Formats: sequence, C-alpha cells, structure tokens
Amino acid sequence: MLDIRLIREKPDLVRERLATRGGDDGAKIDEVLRVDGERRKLETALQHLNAERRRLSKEIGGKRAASGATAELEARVREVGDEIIDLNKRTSVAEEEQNNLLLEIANLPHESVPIGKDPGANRVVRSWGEKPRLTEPADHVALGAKLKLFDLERAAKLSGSGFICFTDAGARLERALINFMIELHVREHGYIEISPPFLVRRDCMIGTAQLPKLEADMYGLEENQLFLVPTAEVPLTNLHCDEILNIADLPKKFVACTPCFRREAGAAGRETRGIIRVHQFDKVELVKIARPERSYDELESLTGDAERVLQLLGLHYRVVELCTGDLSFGSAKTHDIEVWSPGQNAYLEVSSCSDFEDFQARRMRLRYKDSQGKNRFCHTLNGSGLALPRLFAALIETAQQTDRSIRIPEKLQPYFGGAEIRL
RNA sequence: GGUGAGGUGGCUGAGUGGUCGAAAGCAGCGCUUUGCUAAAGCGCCAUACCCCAAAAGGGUAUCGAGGGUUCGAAUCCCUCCCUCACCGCCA
Repeated sequence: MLDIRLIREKPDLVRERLATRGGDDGAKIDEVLRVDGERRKLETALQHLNAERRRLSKEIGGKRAASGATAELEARVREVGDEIIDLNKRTSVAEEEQNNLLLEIANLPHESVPIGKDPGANRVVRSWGEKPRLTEPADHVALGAKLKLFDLERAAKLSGSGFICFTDAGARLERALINFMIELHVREHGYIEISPPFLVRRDCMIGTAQLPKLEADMYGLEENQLFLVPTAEVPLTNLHCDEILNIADLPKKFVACTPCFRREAGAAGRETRGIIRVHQFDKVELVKIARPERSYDELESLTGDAERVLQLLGLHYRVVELCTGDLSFGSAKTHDIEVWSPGQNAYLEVSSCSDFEDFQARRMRLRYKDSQGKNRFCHTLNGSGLALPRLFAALIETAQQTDRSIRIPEKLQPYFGGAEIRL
C-alpha cells in the first residue's frame, strides 16, 4: 500500500500517477484524506484524555501512600475513563476505515513505465532467437494427443474443465523442466530453494496484495480461513513478513516450484484451448527481497534469470514492458516474457517480472535496518522462472519434427533421460 | 484430538498491581587506549502514531491478538491465535 504521508503531502502527484493506470483510484485519495484528517483529530483528543488519566492515577497513588482521601479523584478518573472508551472506539473505526481504503489503492507506476490504456501501449524491449521455420506446425493440443503427453478429457472427469493431467512422457517432461529450471536458478543464479506450504493465511494474501481486490479469483477454504496459493510469490514474499532484516542479508533470493490455483473467474472462452489457461498449474517462481537503492538493478537481473531458461532451451521469445494501464495492482514496473508458440502463431506470456518497490513490504511490515540503524521497508520483486504449461506447449510445438515426434533440447536431455519423444 | 508449559525490544532473558518502555547480557553505533588486529573502558541504542510550518521539544500507544476487572494492568480474569513438550491418531 501507499504511504499515507506521501498521499498527505503530495496528493496531486499521487492522483496523477494513479490516473495513468486508468482506474478510479484517484477518487479514493480524497476519501483517504478525509478519513485521515478525522482519525488524527480523534487520536489527538484521545491522547489528551489518556494523559489526563495517567496524571490523575499517579496522583491517587501518591495520596494513598500518604493516606490521603482519594474518592473525589477516583470519581473524576472514572469519568475520563468512560470518555476514553468512547473515543477509543471511534478512533479504531476511523483507523480501520483508513486502512481498508489504503489496501484498495493501487501502487504508483514507476516514472519509466510507458503511459497507456491497454496492452496496445506495451513496448517490446528486446527479443531473442527467431521463429522456427515449420511447415504446418501442429499445436500442442494435437501433439499432446498424438504422443499421449496429457489427457484433458480424463482430467475433466476428475476435476472439471480447466485441469491438466500430464501422462507418461508428458509427466516426465514436465518434471524434467521443473528440475532443469530449479537447478539453473540455484546453481547458476544464486537463489535459495524453498518448498513452501500451498495453503496460506488470509494475512499473507493481503500482504502480497491478492486481497482484498482479487478474492473472486482465489480458491479459499472457508472452515479455517486458508487460501490455496495462486502463485509461490505469496509464501515466498511473506516468508519474512513482520521481520526486520539485516542489511547485509539483502538481497534475499528464493526459488520455489508450486502448483498455482486460480479460479480464472470471467476468463471463460478466452485463451482457454488446451493447457494455456487452467485452474491449476505448476510454476517455478523467483522472489527477491532487496534494498531500495538496488531495486531496479535486481529487476533487470531477475528478468535475465528467467530469460536464461528460454535461451538454454533454444526457444524464441520477446520481452515486453507493460504500460501503466496493463500493470497489475501492486506492481510499479513489469516486464513480461513471452515465448513464441508456433501452434497458436502468437506469443504466450510465460513470466511476469515485477518490482513492487515497498508496496507489498509495507503491507506485510517487511523491513530492514539500514547502515544508520534506521528501519526501512524492503523492496520486493518476483517473476516466474517459468510457468510450466505454456513453456511445455511452446517447447513441444517448437521442437516438433515433421513426423510429429519431439526432439528434446540438449540441455534438457539429462533431466528428461532421453533425446526424443515418439510413439 | 487430549494434557501441560509458554508467547516481553534485532536476539537471549528478568520482571506478578502504580515511580516499568521495561533489569541484565549479546549484537549494533560512537569515543578512548592501540603500529595493525584483538582486547579493555566509557557512552548511545525499541517501534508506531499524534501535536508543532519545520527543527528543537512535547505527548500517547505498544510486553502474541481481542475483550474484561481496577482510580491505575506486562503483571489479575475471559476468549482466540501461535510455539514447545508429552500422550493418542495418521501419511
């Protein structure tokens, strides 16, 4: 969330930056400012009363020690106490109202982010490799069916539409990709491997800003108030919530592979063919907790770490810088990595590398002690490294041979235990 | 699931009704001593918020969370959450 002091001191700047996203968060700024003013008034009055009570209570203590009469004083304190209870309630209500508003206001886009309403204003910053020259390429659905790599019909029997059941060589290929990516990030990029819980508390979901806004997209377990993680970003980023880290320990770099659960409410009919958009998928996720000065350097290197996966697999991709209107709620700047899918004849988003600055850290009270001994909020970043089903689809489509067998990229062969897939 | 113990500052840990935002130690910062390092000595060192144009300064809250008792709560009572130990059950 945004710093209330920034909103107070530079409301116009905040409104202006928020307006570039295209939402109506600007209106919430007026609301927050109103509640903030009210809250502070209440708080000040409350503090005066508390001071009064302390003073009188101490006086009673002194008089009692000197065996003086205190009945009159006690009656006065009782009155003050009643007022305190009342004011306290009103202050808490205002505090909560302010906090709830702040939780619903999006992050400010970084100055370098191109201004624009929709994906049309996104900027391709670079691309790598070339589109493979294939004559009449089969798409992953056809390839998967022919080589029995996954079975969507049977998955639907188990769980309904939007679920994947990888089978045989397909399951092995997915596992090979996971191991390949995790090993790469751990051994060559210096990330610490984590195997986190897949169910998290509501607070965590608020911390990384999936909630309150995106509740309709999340799977939750009502009974015990836990949520299925929509991405490993949630447990990884929250790992150090409520902590004050040592500056020497930054940046912290984590990698984890977890299933990701998403309702995809309202996405019906869009990109839903095959395994491109599903309710559950595996994803290797990269998360960094960084000091603010290094934040944007860390974003560049994180993006590079994710790109490396595609380079080693020989898959053509491009990196797109999202415009202000396409930025997710909490992000200040985002690079999407899009791999080429010959079957769809389109680029598929396989990673979204974002810098949240202190937006998430403030929500989860994630701080570090700077060299002056002052506590400051960390910056948090994350990006997929990479999402499995789309990577899987792009890989088999790109690596297909004219007889519809698949040639496994050389770097992946040791993990897969073979050089090709054919029936 | 049952029983018991416990949750205090960056960490360890004392504190059972007022003068406690909290002893002591560790870590950190500054100074002194020193060829350098080490060691020693001295001092400083929680957070958030509010008031103030700002600085200086002042104030309030916070001892897991919420509620209660009381003139007054880290301290007493209740509820919840979490941790640990043992027992039961189970991959």
